[in-house]
Amino acid sequence: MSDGIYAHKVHLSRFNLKHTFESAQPLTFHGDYDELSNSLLYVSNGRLVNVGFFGNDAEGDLVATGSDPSYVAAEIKRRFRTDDDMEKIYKKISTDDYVRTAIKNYNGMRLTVNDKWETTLCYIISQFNNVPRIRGIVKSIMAKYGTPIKNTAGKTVGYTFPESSVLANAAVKDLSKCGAGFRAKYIKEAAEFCTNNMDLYKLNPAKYDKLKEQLIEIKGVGDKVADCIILLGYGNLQAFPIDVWVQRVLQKNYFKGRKKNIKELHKFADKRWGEYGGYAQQYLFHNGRKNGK
DNA sequence: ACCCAGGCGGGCG
DNA sequence: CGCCCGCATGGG
Repeated sequence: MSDGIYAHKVHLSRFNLKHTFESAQPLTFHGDYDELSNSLLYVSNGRLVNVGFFGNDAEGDLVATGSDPSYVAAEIKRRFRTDDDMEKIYKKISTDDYVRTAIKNYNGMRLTVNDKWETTLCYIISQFNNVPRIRGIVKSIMAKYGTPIKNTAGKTVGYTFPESSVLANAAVKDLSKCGAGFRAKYIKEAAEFCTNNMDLYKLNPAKYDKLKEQLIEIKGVGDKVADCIILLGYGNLQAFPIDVWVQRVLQKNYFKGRKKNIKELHKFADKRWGEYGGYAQQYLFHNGRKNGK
């Protein structure tokens, strides 16, 4: 359904679009995946992008079409981290049977790199929430505050993600009506802060500790959400977001079911998976959420 | 009906 | 510091 006229193709191994889409990353919350055609439609930087994967379970051609030829190739490369050496990463994080099983179950699941403000908002909304509802809220906010993207027939096929300055001027009551509930005031405050006090696009992605410290200054952003932003917005693989699923997986499989606080778990993960913690976390999280209880 | 969700801020000890 | 509680809402 894309009106794109330019196609870009890249051959990849260890890539699975379905697992990537379903693993609660920002694209999960606003992209539209079609199982039959194994393709994903989403909006990036105000442009419509259509990505299809043609091949077997984890090897084939990633084909992207979009309305802007100069944009598509770079978009795919950045978004799906196509330059990541997955063999090397899998080797690094395969410290035990749990990780190896998770990799086998979700072979080819990639981390994505997303717009920094978009990522911030998505994970502020994610707190004390579930994936279907997060998606509903994000889509509702985009439809209300984003700019419609129309095809050549004039039909709206998607919405841009609203800038922080737009949401800074939104009414808390209206944000709440999008389903945000108690998070509505966090959204507005974060939007104001990121418009007036902190430029997310000027923070240094490489300085993990400093970056996290800065992100936590945003109201509604704590330890976990900051790690999500660092991992999926800044692309720093050192981040290891610990949510209820990851906590459960770690306690059950690495601490004989004993309760561990977030700090202890961070120390454990950092020592075990270090610079590739973000990838380890994504496999622990997704495997836990899909197969755990 | 009941429980829970990719947590966080605030208050208290 | 650490611990504990409330929080809007709707899917399963």
